[in-house]
Amino acid sequence: MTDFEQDVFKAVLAIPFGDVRTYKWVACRIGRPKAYRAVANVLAKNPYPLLVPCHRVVRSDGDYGGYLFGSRAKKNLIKLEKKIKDMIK
DNA sequence: ATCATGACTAATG
DNA sequence: CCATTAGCCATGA
Repeated sequence: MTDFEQDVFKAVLAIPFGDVRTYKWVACRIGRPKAYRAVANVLAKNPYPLLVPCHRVVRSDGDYGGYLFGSRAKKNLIKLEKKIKDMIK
């Protein structure tokens, strides 16, 4: 695994439950504001599917972006997490 | 070193 | 939602 991937996962893992961040946000987080595309690339190949909350990473334009199981599932997961979050609160 | 490939971004229809 | 245009970057061939 490359250093870049490590940084990406580290950033994604840091996203709190029920919260969402953009690819751009992750890119900035790892100190490469312009590598948002490469970030998406990493998640696309995601060596650890399901170990990383990649569903919490969405597009900057408000769209949900892609997902291993389809953007629909991604949307549902995000909604579900928010729901659970409110349920506890 | 060059080229193609994306779960991207921003702007425009 | 779709499509295009241009810019962007790590990765693998």
